[in-house]
Amino acid sequence: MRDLPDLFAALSDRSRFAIVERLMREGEMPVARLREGLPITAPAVSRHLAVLSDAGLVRRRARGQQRLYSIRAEAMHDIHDWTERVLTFWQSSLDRLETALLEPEDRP
Amino acid sequence: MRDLPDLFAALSDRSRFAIVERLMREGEMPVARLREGLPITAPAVSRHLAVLSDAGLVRRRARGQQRLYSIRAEAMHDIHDWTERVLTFWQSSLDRLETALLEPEDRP
DNA sequence: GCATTAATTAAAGAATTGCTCAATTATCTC
DNA sequence: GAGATAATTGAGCAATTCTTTAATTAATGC
Repeated sequence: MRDLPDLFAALSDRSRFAIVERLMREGEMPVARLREGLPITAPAVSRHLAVLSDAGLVRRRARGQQRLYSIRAEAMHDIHDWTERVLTFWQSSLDRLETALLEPEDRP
Repeated sequence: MRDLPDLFAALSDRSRFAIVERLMREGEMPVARLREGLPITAPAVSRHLAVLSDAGLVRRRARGQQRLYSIRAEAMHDIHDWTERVLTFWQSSLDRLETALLEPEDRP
């Protein structure tokens, strides 16, 4: 199981989030094509990919001088499973009824 | 729908992640009790709670001089739904990607 | 009123992040 | 081998983040 705060940190940047969404929808692609959708330079993309790779969200393989990146779905499953786990627990908790009955929040 | 990168940023810090997990499992509680589980000062906890609140992950209400924090489950659902959506799409695209791998790649 | 408790805001500093341009490595083409 | 292409790494800088101590606001109890 990957480290969830690290996964969330990787997804907290808009460029990286866009990269992940794109890889999920369009599948494996080289760096240059990923870059097309982003308003940043190639080195910046490269560093974002390194962060995603370190977090375990993407894998990389070589094809000639290109580097093809693709999603590691297991990492996405880790997030999905965590939300499912805590939400299931939360729903089963009586405390939920307690808070649901109470009135709107304040802002002093 | 909340901003997903903002939600992920809120959960990327270990203290905040711990706060969210605790509120999910133990329900609403005041700041002082949340602080017990963390190796940081009260002002630091307060700031973390502000970040979580801004992201839409927690709500706050007053009880005397205490401030009780609880989870906004809708925010957790936003994350859950996103992972579900992209993972479902990703799974449905597997056949297409497999096919694509068998065909020669076109070179721009 | 005065002191205490709970929490937040203010101020300031160290560490991290994200970006750019320049340089480098590796691969492909001629 | 020379030159072009794809990607990464290095260096430097501005902005943001996380933390602490000190000060402040608000509610409680004597």
